[in-house]
Amino acid sequence: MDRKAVTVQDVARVAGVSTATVSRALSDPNKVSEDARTAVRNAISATGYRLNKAARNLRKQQAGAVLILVPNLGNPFFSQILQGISAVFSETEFSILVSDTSDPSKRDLNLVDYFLDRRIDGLISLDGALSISELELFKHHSVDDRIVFACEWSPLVDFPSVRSNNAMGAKLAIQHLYDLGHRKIAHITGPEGNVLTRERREGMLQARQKLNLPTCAEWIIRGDFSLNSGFLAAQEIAGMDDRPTAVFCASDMVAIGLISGLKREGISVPNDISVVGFDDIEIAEFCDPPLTTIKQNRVGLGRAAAEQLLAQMGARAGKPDRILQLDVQLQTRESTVAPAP
Amino acid sequence: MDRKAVTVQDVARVAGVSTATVSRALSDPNKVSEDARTAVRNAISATGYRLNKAARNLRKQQAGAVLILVPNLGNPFFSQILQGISAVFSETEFSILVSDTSDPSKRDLNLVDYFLDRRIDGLISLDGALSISELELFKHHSVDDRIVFACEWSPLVDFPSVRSNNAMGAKLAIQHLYDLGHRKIAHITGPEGNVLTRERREGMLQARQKLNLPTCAEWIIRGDFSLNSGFLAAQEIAGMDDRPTAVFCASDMVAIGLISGLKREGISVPNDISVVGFDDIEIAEFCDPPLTTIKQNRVGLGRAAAEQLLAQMGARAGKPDRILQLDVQLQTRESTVAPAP
DNA sequence: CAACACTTTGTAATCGATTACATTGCGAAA
DNA sequence: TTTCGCAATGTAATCGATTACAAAGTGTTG
Repeated sequence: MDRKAVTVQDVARVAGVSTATVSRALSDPNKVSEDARTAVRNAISATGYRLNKAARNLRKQQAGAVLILVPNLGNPFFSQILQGISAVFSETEFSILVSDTSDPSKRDLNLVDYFLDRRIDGLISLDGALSISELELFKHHSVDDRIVFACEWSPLVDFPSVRSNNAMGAKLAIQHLYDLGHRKIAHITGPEGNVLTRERREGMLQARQKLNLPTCAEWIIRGDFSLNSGFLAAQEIAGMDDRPTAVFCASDMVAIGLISGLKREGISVPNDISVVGFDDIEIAEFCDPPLTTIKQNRVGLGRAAAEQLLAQMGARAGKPDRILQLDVQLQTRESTVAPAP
Repeated sequence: MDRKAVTVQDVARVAGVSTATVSRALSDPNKVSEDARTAVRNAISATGYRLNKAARNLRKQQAGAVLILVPNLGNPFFSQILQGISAVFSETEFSILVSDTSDPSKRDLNLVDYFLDRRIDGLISLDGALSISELELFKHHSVDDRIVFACEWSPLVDFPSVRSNNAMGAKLAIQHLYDLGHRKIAHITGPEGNVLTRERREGMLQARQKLNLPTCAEWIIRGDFSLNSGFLAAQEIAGMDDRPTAVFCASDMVAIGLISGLKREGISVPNDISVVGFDDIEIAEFCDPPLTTIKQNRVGLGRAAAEQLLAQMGARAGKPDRILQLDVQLQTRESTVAPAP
C-alpha cells in the first residue's frame, strides 16, 4: 500500500520550523516571513506532503462539501444545471455531492441530517417539492441560511432562489402566437402542484387576458412535462369540436410528444396547428419541424445558484438578492406559422 | 447556531459506560452485552447524539466517498448511468462526488490526488479517454484496485469495466437491415479514438463481412455522436453517386440529426433510406419516424458498475469478473423498412 | 533608555471517534 | 482448587491539522 503518510510534523522538521508555522504558511501566507514561506514550500515538495482533509475538517468543524438535490438525474434538463453548478464549485475547495430525490431508498433520511452530521456545508435544491416538515427542520436547526433553490423553488419558505422568468416566457410565447395571428391557443401544463407549472400557466393566462383572447376550459390540458403526456394530449386535441390553432407547451418534451401524436392523428405541424415549447433543449433544433420555444439558460442558472450559495456560506453580512430571475428568450423556428385562413 | 456538539463522551457518561463501549455498540453490536447495548441506545436518543464523520474518517483513514467522472454532465446518456450509480450508493455509507471531465478548470488537477488527499475511496469513470500518465499514476500509487470503468473504458489498462456489448449491438443492427433486404448499408461513426466508436465499427465490419455485403469507402462517414454530425452526414449522403439504402448510426443523436438533415435534402426516412440508431434514448420513440435502435440498459450499467466497485473496495479476496458485458437488444420501430425495389 | 506596538514563531491543547492493550470476572477443564 | 480461555469492558494513545496563548524579537516614540 501507501508508504506512511507525510504530516505537517514531517514538513515542520524538514523545514526547521514549527507545525504552527507550516499550517500558517499554507492557510495565510502573509502571516509568516518570506524565509519561512520558502522553507516550507521547499520542505513540502521535498517530502511530497499532502494535506489531510479529514483532519482539517475535524478541526475546523466543516465538511468541505455541498449537496445538490436533483429531482431526476436521468433528465438532461437537470443535469445541465448540475453542469453549471459543478463548474463553479470545481474552482473552490468544495466537493459536490449529488443525490436523486426520486430515489426511494433515501426517502426516510432527513436532509437536515446531512448538515447535522457535518457531511455538507450547504445545499442547492433543484427540487421545489421538499416536504414542509423537512423545511421546518432546516429552520429549526438554523441551517436555512446555507440553502439555495435553483430552477424550482418552494412557495412554503422564502429561502434564496435562482430561477428563470417563467411568467415572462409564457408571455413571450403567447405574444408570438398572437402576432402570427393565432387567437385560439391551447396550453398543456406541467404536473399539478409544481411551481413551474403554476408560473407558466399564470403567465399564459395573464397574457391571454391582456390580449383579450377567447378562453375555453377544454384548451387547458393537464400534462406532466413528459413526452408521453404530450403524445396523449394530441388525441384530446384531435377530438375537440372547437380545435385550437396553436398550442403552448410547458416543456419541449411535451411539445415533441405532442407533435408526434398530432402526426399520428393526421394533423400537420405547423400547417394545421402551431406548437411552442419551453426550455430549448438541444434536440429542439433538430426536430421535425424544428421547434419554436422559450430558451432558458440552464448552465447559467446553475452557475448563479452556486455563486449565490458560496456568497451565503461566506457569511457575508446582509442577505444579497434573495430571488434572482434570469431572463428567457423566444427562439423562433419552424413549428409556428400564421394560422390557415 | 448549534448548541455544542454531543460526543461519544457525553453518550458514555449518560449510559454509564466507557467511550470504547459506545463505539463498539455502534460499529459491532455483538461485541457488547445486551445491557450495554440498550443503555447506549437509550443514551443516544436521550442526548440526540450524531456521529461525526470527519472524526471517524480521520481515525479510520478513509473518506466515505467515491468519485464519478463524467465526460459531459449535460448529456442525458451519461446522467442516466449516474442515476444507476447513485441508486446503489445511496444504500451505503458512501457519498458520491461528481466531476465533469470536460471542465477545463479541473484539467490541471491530477485525479490521483483525490485518492492521496483521502477525499475518495474509489472511482468510477464514464470517460475512457483518461491520459496515460494519469493511469500510470494510479498504478504507481496502488489505487488501481479501487477504480472501475463504466460504459466507456481505456484500452491502455486492464482495470475492471462494465460495458454494453457494443459489437453485438452493431451486429444486431446490420443483421436487421440485411433481413429487411438492405445490401448497401452506410455507417456514421463516433469520434475517432473513442473505444465505443471502435467497437461499434468493428462489429459492423464483421457482420458486413460475414453477410458478404458490398463495401464502399464512402459509406463509412465520420461523426462524433452529436446531433450536428448526423445532420452534416445527411448532406454527404445526399451527394453520393451510389447512395446507400440504409444507415446504421453510432448513436441515436446522430440518427436524429441525420433524419432531420435527410428531410431537408428531400430524402424520406424510411421510404428512401432506413435508419438505425444506438442507445434507445427516451426520445427515440417519439421521433418522426419513431427510431429503430439498439437498446442499452444505462441505469443497469450504472448499478452494475457501482456494485463492482463496492465489491472491490470491500477487498474481497480474488478479483471477480473484471469485464462485465451487458446484453443489448434490437428495438424495432418505424425508421426501418424494406428498401424500395 | 524605557515603554509600547507589532510581527513572527513556538508549544501544546483541541477537534471526536476508534482501537491496541490491559483488566476483570466467570465458567470449564484438569 | 488451580489454571486456562473467553467475553465484556475500560484506559489512554492515536489519526493530522489548526489555533489559543505565550514568548521572543524588532522597531518606534516620548
